[in-house]
Amino acid sequence: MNAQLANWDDLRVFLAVARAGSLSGAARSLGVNHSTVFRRVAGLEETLGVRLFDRLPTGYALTPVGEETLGIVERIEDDVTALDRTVTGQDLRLSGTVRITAIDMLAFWLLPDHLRRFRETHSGIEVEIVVGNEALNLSRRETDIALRIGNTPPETLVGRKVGQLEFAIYGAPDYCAAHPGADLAQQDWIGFDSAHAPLTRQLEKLLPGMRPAVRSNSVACAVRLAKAGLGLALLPCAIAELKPDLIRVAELPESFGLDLWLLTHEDLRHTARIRAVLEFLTPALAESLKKCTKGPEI
Amino acid sequence: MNAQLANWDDLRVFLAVARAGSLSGAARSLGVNHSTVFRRVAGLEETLGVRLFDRLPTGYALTPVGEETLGIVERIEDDVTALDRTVTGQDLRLSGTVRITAIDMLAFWLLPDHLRRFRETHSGIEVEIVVGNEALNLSRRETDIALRIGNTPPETLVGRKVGQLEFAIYGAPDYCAAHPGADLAQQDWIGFDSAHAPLTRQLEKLLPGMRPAVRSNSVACAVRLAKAGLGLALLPCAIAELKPDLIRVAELPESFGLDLWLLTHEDLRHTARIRAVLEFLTPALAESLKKCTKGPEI
DNA sequence: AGGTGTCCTTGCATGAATGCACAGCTTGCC
DNA sequence: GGCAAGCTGTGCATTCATGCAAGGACACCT
Repeated sequence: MNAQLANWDDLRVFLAVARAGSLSGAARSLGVNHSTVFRRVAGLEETLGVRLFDRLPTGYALTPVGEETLGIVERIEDDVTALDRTVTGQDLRLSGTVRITAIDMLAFWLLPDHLRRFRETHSGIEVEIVVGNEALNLSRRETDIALRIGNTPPETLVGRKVGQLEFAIYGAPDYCAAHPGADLAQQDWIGFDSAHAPLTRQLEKLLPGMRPAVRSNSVACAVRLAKAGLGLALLPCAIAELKPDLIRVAELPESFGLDLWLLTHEDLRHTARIRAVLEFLTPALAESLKKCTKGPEI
Repeated sequence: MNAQLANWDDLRVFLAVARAGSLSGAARSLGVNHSTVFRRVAGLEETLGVRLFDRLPTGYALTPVGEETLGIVERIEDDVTALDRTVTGQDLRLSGTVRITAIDMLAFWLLPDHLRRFRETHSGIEVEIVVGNEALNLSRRETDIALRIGNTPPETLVGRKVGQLEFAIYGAPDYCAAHPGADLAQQDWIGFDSAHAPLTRQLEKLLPGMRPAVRSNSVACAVRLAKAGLGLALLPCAIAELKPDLIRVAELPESFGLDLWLLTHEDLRHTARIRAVLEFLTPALAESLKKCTKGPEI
């Protein structure tokens, strides 16, 4: 057996420091004390007999041999992650943790009630909601399930379209009273950033050249901004209709909706607890979205 | 960060058990207590949520998911070994351990005196001699330096031919007195196994169809067998000439010698301590082999 | 110049990992 | 059938890795 490197786990610590650029940052990402990281890195350098990092006042920077090491350790990490997916995919226990990621809007308003009901029948499964407006990486197991809007999923992800989110224009009652008139181009608007490109494009199409008074990467934040009277916003009916302090200002000239997908990684689809969550949420979300559509149908 | 597998080093323990086929065997190869291995494997299976091994009375056998895991972990081990070679190759310290492997004959009689002198000038470097009659793998860092007879080295190994071992036929004085006569075919012979194919082939060529009375994988053992009077043996002059209780029986019809190589891995050639050992031994062995040739030169 | 925040490094106490010793089971040999 | 050897599994004592707390250094801002 290899006598030189007797603890492969030191490489995991090395990787964290390389990525964080500091002991403290690595400690935070690893969930350990910074003094532990200090000793682990020092021990690894002693064992290998080389300096992996230069010590700077602002943190740790990779040396050239550290750069070479990083390249190899990233391959190791890829293998560890693949292993993790492979064996987790065969985990038949209906217990443990399932991590779901969704943008804040969906996480706040679509998931909690469903997950409460899910827990009634699967008390052994803990669900962790990861709220984020950046797409987490399922291949790296940053999350187990993703609730995503918009595009068709990447090839390695599997799942179903659980429904469609219809969008309409909403504003606060006070704002609308103070800004009567049907000319949308004369109104103030709440916009989005590049993380919500479909919404941004739709607004641009609706009102060419319109410049929003305020923008956000968070749809939940946009809802709040609208409620605060900063302007009109293009919001999903399923969420906005739940808000008595938001009123639908106008229909879009043509119907605009985005697909909502429930996704996991190909290797995890057979993991019992992940499968259980997917099988519960798919019909539940579909039912929710069916009820919450724009306006009464004739 | 990967929350599922928080200790990569458990994979190193898994690998040892997979290869040894038992907790006890893995404990021996890892140099830890078997109860430690027991707990590490149990912990890994708990973390991953799968059974990696079937428990048998005779040891541990891989389950199907264990087989899949083994495939991935072997890739990880290859990366760890490559990393080890890469960084060890840049280790500039003249301290630490250098491992040399050689067959027993060479290890016993060629290395000790040279290494004693080496230590006089490099007291910080510890040398470990790994005696074995199987070729250890330098790519996997089972050894740092190999002293090898015979073939030109594989492409990834670098080193020099330090000399040539001349061979001649030797026997014990008592045996020779009791078996006078020049007909070698009538003599008893001590042979070798497939680990010493060049010697076996040479004997076969010398005496076609000859079947040795006894065979061994160890040249050192063959020397002892010859001294014990079990027959004649084809032995290297550099070693046999040192033995007053072996006499040279006859010259070979044509000179027969094998090259002796001092080799290391391409990635390790710049490791300071390995380089120091090579630079000392190369001329020292060459000098030794120059002195020990068959018979006095005219 | 002083205050704040971030960083690294180290000594000491604590808890987790490990080794030790033991027990039990199975297999193979005589 | 008895014995030896190999194996797994567990309780308790020991060792070592880790966290805590403290100190020092540096950069940035006022």
